[in-house]
Amino acid sequence: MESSELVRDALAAAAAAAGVPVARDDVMIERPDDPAHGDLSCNIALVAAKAAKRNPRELATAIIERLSLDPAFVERVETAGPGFINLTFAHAHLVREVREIVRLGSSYGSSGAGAGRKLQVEFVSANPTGPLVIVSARAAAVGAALVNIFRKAGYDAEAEYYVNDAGSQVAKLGASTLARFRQRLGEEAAFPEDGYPGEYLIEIAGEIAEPEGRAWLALPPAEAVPAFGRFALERIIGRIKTDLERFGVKFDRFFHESELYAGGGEIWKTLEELEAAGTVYEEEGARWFRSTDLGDEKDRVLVRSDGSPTYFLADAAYHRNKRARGFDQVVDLWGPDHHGHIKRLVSATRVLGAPAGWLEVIIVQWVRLVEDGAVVSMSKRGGEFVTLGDLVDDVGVDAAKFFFLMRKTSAHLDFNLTLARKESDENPVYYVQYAHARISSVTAFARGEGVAFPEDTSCVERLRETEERDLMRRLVVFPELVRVAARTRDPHILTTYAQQLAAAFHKFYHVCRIVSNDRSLSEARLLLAEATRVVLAESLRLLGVSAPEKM
RNA sequence: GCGCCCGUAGCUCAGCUGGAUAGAGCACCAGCCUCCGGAGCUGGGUGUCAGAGGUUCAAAUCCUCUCGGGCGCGCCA
Repeated sequence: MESSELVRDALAAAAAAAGVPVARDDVMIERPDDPAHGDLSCNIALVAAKAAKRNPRELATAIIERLSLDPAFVERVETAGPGFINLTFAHAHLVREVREIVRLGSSYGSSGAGAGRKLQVEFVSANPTGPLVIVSARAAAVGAALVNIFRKAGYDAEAEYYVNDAGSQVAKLGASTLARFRQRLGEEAAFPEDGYPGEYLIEIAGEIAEPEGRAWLALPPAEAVPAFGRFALERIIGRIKTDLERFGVKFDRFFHESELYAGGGEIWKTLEELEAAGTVYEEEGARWFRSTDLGDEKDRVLVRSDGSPTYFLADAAYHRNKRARGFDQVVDLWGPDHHGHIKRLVSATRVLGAPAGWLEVIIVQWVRLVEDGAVVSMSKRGGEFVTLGDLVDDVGVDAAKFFFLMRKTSAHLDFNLTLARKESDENPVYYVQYAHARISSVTAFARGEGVAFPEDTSCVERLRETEERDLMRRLVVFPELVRVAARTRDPHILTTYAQQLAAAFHKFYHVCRIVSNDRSLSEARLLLAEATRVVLAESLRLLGVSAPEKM
């Protein structure tokens, strides 16, 4: 069991023995940053004080008197401040953990917290009508990190991209591409009012073989437009996949909206189920979903008066399909412009039989690119955008991902391009990677000096300097942090952690010379460095960032 | 107008379920390599936590209102 859980149980038991009633869920175990507050800190006495109508410091003392903990685990327990109970790990405990990290390697921090629950993370899912823009790039970084974190926390997690390859935007895309193709042939072709004006469609129109394109033009418009649309769609999806691959983001599946129309037509099956539940009515020739019954602001159209299904019905069918595939839970990452769609879709999944909480929607907030202190305009005239590909060309994959993950997913992000480009200590991603490279380098140096990882790791016992202890207490937080990141569905705490861990290592390195004449001390420090390398590498891996051995 | 998110140091942001003296990085200044990677380390100081009330032993955190910013409110996706 995790150390904080052990302590929580012991404290709850001691409180009970002292006749202090307190709900276990109210008992909070913190990991104070300040070592003066111990390695673990608990508010149990403060929480219990109210109900017991007693002074919290007195209660804390009473609880401590009845507290039973292995002295090889916790060596000191004291009351502090208004009534906190602060606990300090025994040196032996930290030593045991460091040896464990070295022994386990990259599996350190893995847990069964998710109990193998089948969980799907759907992200990016940008319309294939143009290249991926920055907010999609952020979603890609967050989604990929979440999948890694979920897997490490014991979930059976899958990454999925929903490709909207049906519906009206494909027609628009087709009309736009058709116009670009005509223009290429030197014809006067008016560009559609609501078309996609980006340069990329000119390029794509240029990729159409001329005889083929002319043959499409000869078709009646009802066939010509979809022909151009399909071509453009395929090319754009290809580019999106290439960009994502370059970004190091892998999907287990690309689910195409068109699949919902194929075969028996899951779309219509979904409509039937909603109707059977009595949540659909007809008005002005359209079919509406009574989402107001479930807290939405207004009812939503499922089928237009011309008989075509809306995006919303397709989305409901898509989520019904996810349920049928047996996911215990699904997490969707959406852009901030889709915020208003959460209620209606959650309502629809509930009507279709999903339990409360089955669908979780996380809004990935906007990103502003900032260069030399000024906001970079994301949308230049003519519909050109800064794309994922542009960003990767500019700052590189590692910096892009790390910066996207430095902030809470739900918070707006100012992406500092000037800082991200720098290959120096000012840039947090280099700072962390440098620590990893330094450890790799020192390990190689040590080997040259005849110092290697010893078979018997009991020498770790000798690490008693302040900087060594600070580093150790940081290392042992990692497993808990992975679970917190999984629970809160937010990778950003790991980004912060990696920076703190790197800082603790640099301090240790500066003060404690690793390779010295003292053989067993050298080995002990080498093992501590290795434990740090393992945890840094694993943190970076979860974030999707590389952990280089040389820079 | 209605709804959601946000407002913490000069800048970008942490602050976990309400807890201890509100913390980092950047920027600025001054130091530290005969020694394992100086892409590093050590010092130096800044806050009406947007404002006003309220709840609480305890509020940046919860509630109400005000101000300021972002987004949404389509038979588009």
